[in-house]
Amino acid sequence: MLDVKSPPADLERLARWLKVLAEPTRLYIFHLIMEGYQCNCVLGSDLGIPANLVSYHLRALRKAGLVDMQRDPTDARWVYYSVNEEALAALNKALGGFFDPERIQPRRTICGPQDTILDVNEIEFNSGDQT
Amino acid sequence: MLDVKSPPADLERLARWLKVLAEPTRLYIFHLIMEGYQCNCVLGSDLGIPANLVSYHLRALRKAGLVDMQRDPTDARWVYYSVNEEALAALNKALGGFFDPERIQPRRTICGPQDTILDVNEIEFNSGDQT
DNA sequence: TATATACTTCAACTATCATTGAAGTATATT
DNA sequence: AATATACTTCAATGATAGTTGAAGTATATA
Repeated sequence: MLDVKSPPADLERLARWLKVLAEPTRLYIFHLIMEGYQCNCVLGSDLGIPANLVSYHLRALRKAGLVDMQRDPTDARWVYYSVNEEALAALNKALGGFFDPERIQPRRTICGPQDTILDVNEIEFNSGDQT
Repeated sequence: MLDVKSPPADLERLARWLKVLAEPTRLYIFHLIMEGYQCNCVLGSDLGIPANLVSYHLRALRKAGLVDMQRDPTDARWVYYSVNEEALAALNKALGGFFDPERIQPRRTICGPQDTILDVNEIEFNSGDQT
């Protein structure tokens, strides 16, 4: 028996991760880091945005624990960013758990007209006009 | 050979999905729908928020294609929401593809001091102070 | 026909957050 | 010591989007 009323403890953490990654520019930055483009300057020039904005987004990713930073050992002015693999694994686990199709339950009969004993499979679906 | 410069076509779509789901209240609503709580009233009472706000979030989820709506066949006042399983499958595929750890590449040597021939495995990592 | 229910839409407010330009920090080079 | 480079921090702006309360729509019941 599932306890649905209590919000999952992971839900808030997942929402935080999603929020950080939901920003298109930031998602693209994360993508570039995964692909091996990891210094501030290249990220900025590749995206066509000022360096300080890249810093801003990188900081958000770092605060979320998704990326790490390292300074160049020979020239400490250069900073390289990399994906935190543990965080990525945790993220994947959280995503896979939350969006697991197996979790989908048939509608609970706690709302709707009382005399409606429904057969879920017989209800016609319509996606709505989406206006 | 990977073409990294071109932003993936899926990236924008993924960002849209993430943005819709990144809102904690909305994520919780989506969770409740997966668990079988699918009418507006229950969602609202369970979350302790007004019905119109639930409508607002449900509309966002519907516009993103993540949920469908259906009216009660015997009493058309009641509306039930359900997860669009095709969209969920597509979402899972997109997430799995994008956050695949296998995609992580070592740093490209197009930035940094020119004389730095680096061995990626020897660079010390530090997560930053995260302030 | 009048009232109640379930839900949606609307307009206004508010808060959050991405963006911008300038100033600041740290390191390296001349 | 002075300048340049790589990057970060700061303050201010602007846009997006969640929240609220009231009005509106559609269906059902008395």
